[in-house]
Amino acid sequence: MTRQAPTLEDVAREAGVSRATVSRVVNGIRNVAPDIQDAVREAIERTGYAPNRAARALVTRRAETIALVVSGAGGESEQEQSAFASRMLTDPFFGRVVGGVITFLRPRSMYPVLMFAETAEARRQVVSYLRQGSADGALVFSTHAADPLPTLLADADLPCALFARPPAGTAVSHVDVDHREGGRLAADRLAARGCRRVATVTGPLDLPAARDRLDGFQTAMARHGQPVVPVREGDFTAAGGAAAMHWLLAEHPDTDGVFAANDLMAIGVMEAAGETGRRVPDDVAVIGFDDSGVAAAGRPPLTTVRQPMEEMAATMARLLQEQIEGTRTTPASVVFDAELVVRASA
Amino acid sequence: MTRQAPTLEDVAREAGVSRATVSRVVNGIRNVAPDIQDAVREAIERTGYAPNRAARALVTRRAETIALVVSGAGGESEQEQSAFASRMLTDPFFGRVVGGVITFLRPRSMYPVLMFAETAEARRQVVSYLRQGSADGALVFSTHAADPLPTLLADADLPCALFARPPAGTAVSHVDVDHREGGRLAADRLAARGCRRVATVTGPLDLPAARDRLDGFQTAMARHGQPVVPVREGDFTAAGGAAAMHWLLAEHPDTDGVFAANDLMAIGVMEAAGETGRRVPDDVAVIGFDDSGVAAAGRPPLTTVRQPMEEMAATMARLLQEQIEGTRTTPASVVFDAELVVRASA
DNA sequence: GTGAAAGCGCTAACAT
DNA sequence: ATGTTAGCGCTTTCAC
Repeated sequence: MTRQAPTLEDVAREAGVSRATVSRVVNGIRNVAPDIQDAVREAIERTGYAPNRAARALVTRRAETIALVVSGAGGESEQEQSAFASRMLTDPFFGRVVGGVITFLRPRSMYPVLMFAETAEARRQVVSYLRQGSADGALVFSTHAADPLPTLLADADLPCALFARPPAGTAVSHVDVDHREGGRLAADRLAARGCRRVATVTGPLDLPAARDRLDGFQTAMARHGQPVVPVREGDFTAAGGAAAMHWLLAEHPDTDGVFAANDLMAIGVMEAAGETGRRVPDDVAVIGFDDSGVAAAGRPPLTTVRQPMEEMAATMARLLQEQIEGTRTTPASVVFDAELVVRASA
Repeated sequence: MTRQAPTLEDVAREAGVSRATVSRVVNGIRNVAPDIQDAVREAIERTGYAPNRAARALVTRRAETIALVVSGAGGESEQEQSAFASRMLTDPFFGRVVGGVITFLRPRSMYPVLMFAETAEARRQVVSYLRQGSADGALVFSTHAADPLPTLLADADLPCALFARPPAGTAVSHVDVDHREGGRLAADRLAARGCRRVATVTGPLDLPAARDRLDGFQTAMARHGQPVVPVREGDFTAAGGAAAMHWLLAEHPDTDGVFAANDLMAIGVMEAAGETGRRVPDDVAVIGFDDSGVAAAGRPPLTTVRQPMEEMAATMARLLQEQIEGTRTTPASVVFDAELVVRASA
C-alpha cells in the first residue's frame, strides 16, 4: 500500500514551525526569516511534500485550470463526436492555436482541459463543468456562427474569451484577425502579378470570418478592375477546395488566379489545378489563408495570408486570465493585422 | 457582484433535510425515501446548486481528472516546445487517438488535461502535477524510445497507461498493435500484386514500433523471394517520406513497390513518385501504415495497414481507470491486430 | 431512512 | 516575523 502523502502538518512538525509558516514558504510570501525558509525547504525536501491542489482550491476558490473548448456543430452520435474531435485536432489551424495557448499557460504551471461542445448536451456539460469550479474560465473556439456557447457562458457569468467575433448581443472578450484586410492583401498580390481573371473559394459563408475575407477580397478586386469575381463556397478542407476548384475551372477555364479562404483548401485548389494540367503559379496563381503548417510544405510552397495565431491565442489566454483575476471587468476586443507571406504559389 | 454559489447547506435548508441527505441524493445513493428525493431534487433545481468539485476531491481523494501527456524529445526553447505541441496535435495519428480517449471519458463526464513533456523540466512538472492530486493518472504517448517518463511515473507509484510498449524494466499497463504482423500484411499485399523489387521507408529506428514494422516486412519479403530490401529511414512526416523516396529511386530506379511506415510518409512517397514521372500503383505500388485521416484522402487513396486507434485509446483509458479505481493491481498489456485496408495505391 | 459531527489539507485573518 | 484559529464545501462513519 502506498503510504499517506505528507501534508503541511507533517512538514511543519519536521521543521519545527507552524503550518502557516510552511504555507508562506510554499507560496513564496515574504515575511519569513531566511533561516526558517531554509529549514522549511529542507523539511519539504525530506518529506517529499507536494501541496494538495483540491485543498488549496477549496479555500482559494480557484481551480488554477482553464478549459479549452472547441465548439461547433456536429453529429449527435458518439462516433460522430469522436470524429469531430479528431477532425478539429488535426486541422493545422488548431495545432498552432493550441501551441499558443500552451506557451502562455506553461510558465504558470497550468494545463488546458480539452473539451468539445458540438451538441446541446455537450454545451450543458461545459457550463456545468465550469459552474462546479473545475475550471476558472474557458477559451472558446467556435467553428460556426450562431454558436450558443458564448452566450450561455456569458449569461452564467463564467469567464471566457473567444477566438473570433462573438455573436451579436453577447459582449465577451475576444481576439480576431482583420479578415477583410487579409482578403485585400490577397487581391493586391494577385493583381500585382498581373492576374486578370481571378476567382475565389470561400469558407462556409455562415461564418463571419469567411464572409469578411470574401468581402475584403471582392472589394479590392473591384478596385483592381475586376468587379465580378467567380465565387465557390468550400468547407475548409483540402478535398472541398479541390472540388470547388474543379467547379470553377469548368465554369471559367481561363481563370488565372485563385484566393482560397484557408491553406487546406488552397492545397486542394493546387491539386485540382495540377490534375487539369495547369501549372502553379504560371497558369494559375494560388493564395491561401492562415499560414498554417501545411502552407510551407505545399507543392509549390503556398503564398498565403498569415494570421499570427500563436500570438492571438496567447492574447486570448491573457484576456481570460485578467477576467479570472478580476483585473478586467469590461470585455476587450483585440484585432490583429493580417500579413502576406509570399512563397512560390503566387 | 456575483452572489455566492449555493452549497449543500443551502439546498438542505431549502428542502428541509440535512446536508447528508442531499449529498446522498446528489451521489445517487439509495436508502433515501422517494418523496424526500423529489423534494431534494426540487430544491437543487430552485437553488441552481452545482456541487463544488474541489470540496469533493478533498474528501474523496479523487480529482476525477486524467492527464493526456505527449512525451517526446524536443527543443528546450519555448518556441520549440510550442512547435512540438503543434506538430503532435496536427499529426493525424494523434487526432484519432484523442478521439478515442474522449469517447471513453465523455460518458463519465471527464475531460483530459493536455500536457506536453519534451524536456526534463516538463517531465518533472507532469510528475508534480499528478503528485498534487490534480489528476488521478496519466495516459502517455511516447514519441521516442527510452522516454524516461513512464519509469518516472511508475517509480512515483502514479497510475499510468502507455500507448506503445514501455521501456524494458518498467512494468506499466499499455496497449499496442502487432507491428510485425502489420509489416507482414504490407509485404504480402505487395507480393500478391506481383511487385518484385520492393523497398521500404521506415520510421525513426530508435522506435521499437518502427523496428518491428520493418522487421515484419523484411521477414515476409524474404519468404516472398526478396531477401534484400532497400531501406531508407524516414521521420514520419510527408516531406521526410518524399525525400526518402527520392533517395530510393535514385539508388534503385526499378523499384515497383514501397512500404512506408506511416501514412504521412506514404503520401510523401506518392508525391515523389509522381514528381519522377511514375504512376501509382501501376509503376510503383505504395502501402502506408495507420489508416489515419489522410489515407482515404490521398491521391490515389492509400492502401494501408490499419491500427484500430480509437479502440486502442479507449482500452488504454480503461486500463488506467481500473488502476485508479484499484480494480487492477498488475499491469496489463493489450495487443491489437493490424488489418490491411485496400484502396487504390496498392 | 435520516441526522449529527468529524474531518479532508489548505489559506488567511487575526493575534502576538 | 510567526503562531493560532476558523473555516472552504463536501463525504462518511456512526448514532438514532
